Amino acid sequence: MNDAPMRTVTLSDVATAAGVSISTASKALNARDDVAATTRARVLAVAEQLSFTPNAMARGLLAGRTGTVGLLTSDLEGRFVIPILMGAEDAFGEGQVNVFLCDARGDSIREQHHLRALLSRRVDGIIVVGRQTDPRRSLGQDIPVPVVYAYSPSDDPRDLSVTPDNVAGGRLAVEHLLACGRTRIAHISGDPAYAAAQDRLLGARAALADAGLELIGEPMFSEWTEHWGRDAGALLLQRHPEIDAIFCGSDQIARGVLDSARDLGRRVPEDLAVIGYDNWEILASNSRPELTSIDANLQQLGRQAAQRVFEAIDGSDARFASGVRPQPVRLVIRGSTIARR
Amino acid sequence: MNDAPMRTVTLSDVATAAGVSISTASKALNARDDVAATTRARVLAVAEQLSFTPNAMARGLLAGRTGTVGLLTSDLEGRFVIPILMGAEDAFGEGQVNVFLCDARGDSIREQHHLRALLSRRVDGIIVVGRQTDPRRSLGQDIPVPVVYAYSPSDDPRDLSVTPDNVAGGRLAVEHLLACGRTRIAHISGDPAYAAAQDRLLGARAALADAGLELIGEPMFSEWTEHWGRDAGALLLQRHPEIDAIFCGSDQIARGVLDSARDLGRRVPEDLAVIGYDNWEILASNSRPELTSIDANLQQLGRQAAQRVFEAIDGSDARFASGVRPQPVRLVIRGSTIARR
DNA sequence: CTGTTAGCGCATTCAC
DNA sequence: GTGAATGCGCTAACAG
Repeated sequence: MNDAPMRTVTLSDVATAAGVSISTASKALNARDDVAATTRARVLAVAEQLSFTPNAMARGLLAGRTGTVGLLTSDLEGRFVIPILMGAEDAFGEGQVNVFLCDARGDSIREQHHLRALLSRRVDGIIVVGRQTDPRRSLGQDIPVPVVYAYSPSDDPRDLSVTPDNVAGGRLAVEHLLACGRTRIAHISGDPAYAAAQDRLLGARAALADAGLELIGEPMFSEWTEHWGRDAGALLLQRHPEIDAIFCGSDQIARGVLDSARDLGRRVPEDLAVIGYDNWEILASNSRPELTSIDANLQQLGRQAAQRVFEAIDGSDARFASGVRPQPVRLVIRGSTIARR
Repeated sequence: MNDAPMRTVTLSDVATAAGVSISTASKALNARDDVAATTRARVLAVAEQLSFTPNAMARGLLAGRTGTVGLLTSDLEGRFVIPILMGAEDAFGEGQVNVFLCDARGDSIREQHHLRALLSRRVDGIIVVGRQTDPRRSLGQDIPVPVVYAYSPSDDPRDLSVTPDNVAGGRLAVEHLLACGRTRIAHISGDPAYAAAQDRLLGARAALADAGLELIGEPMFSEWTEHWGRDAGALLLQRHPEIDAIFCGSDQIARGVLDSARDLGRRVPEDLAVIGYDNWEILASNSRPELTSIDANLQQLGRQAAQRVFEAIDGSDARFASGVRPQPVRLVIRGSTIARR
C-alpha cells in the first residue's frame, strides 16, 4: 500500500512506535525477564505489525559470532555437497545457522578467493567438501576458525577429516554376496589411482579371506563409467564363465555390467549377482533389475562434520580434534543380488 | 607459533602497528588516493603481515548492503541448483557476492524459516529455485529485497521469473529429428500434469505442423522413469513399427527407450533416432549410443536470475521487472540421432 | 595528507 | 522496570 521507499525497519523504529527506549525494546524482544509483561506485549505487537526483523549483522558485531558456516566445495555436480549441506543444516538446528556455499570448481585460485570471502564474512567455521576420497591439500593451520574436511580428507594429519569408510564398504559388499551364497566373486572398478578404488578392494579381499576365498581373476581397473563396466563385464564373463557375482566399484560400472550380462544371456540375480557402490538413486533405482549398492551415508557425514565444527566453536580453547575419521557406510539391497518375489 | 588465544585482528590493530590513525589505515587499504604512497605501503605491509581481513559485517552495517544473496531451493538432488549457483557466482563477479544456500526440502514451514533467516542476514536479494517448471507459490510482495524465481516460475505475475523455454525445446528436438530425415515421429513423456510435459509436446507439435506432419500415435504419458521409458518404448515399437524417431520427455525415459529398442533389435540411430531432454550428463553420456538431448542451459539461467537481482538492487526505485521470461535452450547432438563415423 | 568525529543497529552494563 | 550511555569494526564526512 505504501509506495514510499521505506527503509528496513530497525529496533529504534519499534521502540519509538511502542513508546519505549531502544534498550527496553531489545529486552522485550529477547525475552529477558526484567521488563513488565504489559510493556513486552506492546513491544512484541508493534514489532509484529511493523514486521521487524533484527539485523543479524549488527547482532554479530556485538556477539563476535555470526551464526554462519562456510561450505567450500569443488563438487560440480552437487552430488556430494547437497546431502552434506542438508546434514549440516540438521546438525546446526532449525535456522540457527546459515550456510554459505562456495563452488571453487577445482580451481585453487578460486578456492583461495572464496576462502578469503568467507573469512571476511566471519563465518564461525568451515566445512571443506571434496569429490573423491583421495586426500586434498590442506587449507593450512593458520585459519582463525575451525575447519573440517568432509568426504576428501586433508593431507595434513593435524586437520580433522570425516570420510566414508571405503574399506568397510568393500567388506560389506562382499559379505552380502557371500551371505547370498555366492563364492566365485570378481571385481571391476574404476581408476586404480583413486584411494576409493584401492580401499574398496582391500575391504573386499579381507572379507573373502575371512571366508577362505579369493577373488576370481585379477581386479579390473580403468574408468568410473558405464562404458568400462560393459566392456569389462563382457570380457570377464567370457574369460571366467564360472563367476556368480561381481562387485563393482561404482553404480555406473555396475550398470554397464548389467547391460553386458543381459547381452550374454546371464540372468541377474539368478545366474549372476551384481552389486554397485554409491547408491546413486538415479542409477540404482532405474536399472533392471534395480541395483543393490553401498550408500556412503552422506547426510550423516554432513551432520558429523557440522557437529565437529560446533564442538570446536564452543570449546574454543580446547584442543581441536584431528586425524581422519572414517564413517560407517550402509548396504542398500535391491533386486540385483536378491530376486524379487 | 603464538599459542595465545589471539582475537581476530582488526583495523585498529593494523593502524596501531603501522603508527597511523584508524581512518588513514582504512583509506590506505581501500586504495583511496588521499594518502601518501609511503604510508600506504607501510599500512599494506603491516596488514599483510598480520593477515588482516576486513570484517564484512561491520562494513555492511555502514554500507546498508551486505554483498550476499540467498538461494532458496527445494531441489534435493542439487541437479538444478548447483549450475544455477555457479551461474549466479559468475554474474556477480569474482567473490563480490557470496551465496547463502538454503534447502527447504519441499516443506513450506522450513521455507518460511529460511526466508526469515535470510532477511535477518540482510541479503541483498533472493533467488528461488524450484525443481519443476510448474508455477510455485509466490513468496509474496512484501519482501524488502528483490526476488527472482528460477526454473519454477512464481504463480504471481507481479513476480519476475526466469524459466527454461520448454516449448522452444520441444520444437528444437523435433526440428532436429526432421533435419535428420525422420518423418514418422512419436512422443513418450512423463507425468502429464507437469507443465514441462505439456509445453514440450506443444513445441514438438508446432514443429511437426510446420512440416505438414503429425505425431505417430498419441503421445504417451506416465512417469519420468527409465521403467516407463522401457515399457512405453516396447509398446510403441510394436504397435507402430513404422516409427523412425522417438522424442522423449526426459533423458531417463530415453534411456529406457534405448534399452527396449535394443531388445527388439532396432538399431539406433540407423533404424530409430532417439532424443532425450535435460542433457543430464550422467545419463546422456553413458548410454549406448550416447544420447542426443536438449539442455536447459541452467548456468545461463542462473546468470540471468542473478543479473535481474542485480539490476533491481542497483536501480533501487526503478520498477522491478515482472512476468515469466522463458530462456533459450540448446540442442546437444550425440550418437542416438546421428551415427558416429 | 592525516587525524578526529560521528554514526550503521543492536545488546549490554549501569544508574535512575 | 526503564532509559541513557558504551562499544562491536568500519567508513565517510569533516577539520587540522
